[in-house]
Amino acid sequence: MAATDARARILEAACDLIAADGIDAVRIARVATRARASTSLVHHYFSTREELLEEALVHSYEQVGDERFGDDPESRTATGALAEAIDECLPLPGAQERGWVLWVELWLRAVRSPELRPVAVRLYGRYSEWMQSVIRAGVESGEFRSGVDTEAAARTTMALIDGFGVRCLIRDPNMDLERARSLVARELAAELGIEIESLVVRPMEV
Amino acid sequence: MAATDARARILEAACDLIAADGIDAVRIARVATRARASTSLVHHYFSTREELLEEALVHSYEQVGDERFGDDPESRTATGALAEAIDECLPLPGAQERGWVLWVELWLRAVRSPELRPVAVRLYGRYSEWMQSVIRAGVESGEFRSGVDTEAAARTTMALIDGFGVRCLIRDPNMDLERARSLVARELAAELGIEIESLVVRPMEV
DNA sequence: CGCCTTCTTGACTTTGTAGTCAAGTGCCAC
DNA sequence: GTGGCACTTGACTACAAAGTCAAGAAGGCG
Repeated sequence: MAATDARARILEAACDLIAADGIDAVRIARVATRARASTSLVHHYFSTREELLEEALVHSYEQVGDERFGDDPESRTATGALAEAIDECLPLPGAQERGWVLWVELWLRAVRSPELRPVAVRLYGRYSEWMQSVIRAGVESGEFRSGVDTEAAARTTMALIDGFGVRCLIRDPNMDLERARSLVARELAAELGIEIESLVVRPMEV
Repeated sequence: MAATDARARILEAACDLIAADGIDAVRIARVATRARASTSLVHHYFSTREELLEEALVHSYEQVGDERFGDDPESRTATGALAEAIDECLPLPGAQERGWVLWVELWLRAVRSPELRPVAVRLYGRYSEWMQSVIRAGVESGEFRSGVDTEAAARTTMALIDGFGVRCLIRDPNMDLERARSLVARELAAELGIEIESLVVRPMEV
């Protein structure tokens, strides 16, 4: 029905604007315009701006999580799946950069709003589970050396991705996406006992 | 004289509020109150809010940089200096957490405001130089194994610190400061050919 | 048909805040 | 002293944006 349709449009518009301009810069009037609705309609569905933004944020993070950690790998090999995983987590232009920006925004707000921390922590939990499962698959299939501490490997990989990813995000000339990828791959290859080339040969999907 | 004094007070107040509440939440009236001045006085020194915030930000980042990368290590040994360096870069409660929050705020804004990117990049440059110099000192003194790729070691260390640090910042129950420290130390110890214990024995300064 | 509910609107009110203005105060130079 | 200059103030204006309200479509159901 048209009802829920308008509501969904408003929420979607709010998410777009949050990612584009930052939460604080989101104006109800702009959300309304983008959702082809009046400001009153926005207020009909969400009594306050705060309420709208809160729901939009949660919606955004679910979406970011699903995008990144949801889909199955295309590769048949665990090594290929791992290479895909790394690429999916770096701030490639487009949807992934958008996801990254929301992610950073969440870090920042979680510091100041304790009620947001569980959202961030949950997202890290999904991230970690997913990364561990990719690595575990390779250990079980025998592609990676046996005895790998899956949890530790995943944790380090995530930290490296986050650390290098941020530098890509700010367009640090000393750190572009290719470099971030190969640096993460190097550490991981050493840890898993595979050749670094097997992780970085593919062209980067943009 | 009293003139520059008031101006400095205003700038300092603005920095405090930026760190505490985020840039967008900073109100001129609040800055004025905190600096024991009138809003008109704020406008006397800074014609627009934008101008005030811009100057306050630059001031903040210089300060964060100086605090973190400025002072000489207390330890005589390179290993001790490195341990200190790691601790200084993690978001310990107090001044360092404040610095971290500003840092994250900068990441976020640099994405959207290209003119801020050089500020962020410069800060990373200082960070990198400083970290490299600590490591290089240890290589030269013979404490660390020879042939260490100083730049690579510094780069990885920074990425790990940033990656783990963020998780400490959001109070992820799976990542506290002690753990972040020991994980960074483990990687670094392996890379530099020293014992991990030599990097983590000291109690954490809080 | 005609009523009732849900969705939708435009016009209005209120509030918080950036920025202006004209006047006042103290201090230094001459 | 007095004229001028840098600093400081309170009162005011202008404006943007959140939120209210009463009334108007649209659509199902007796």
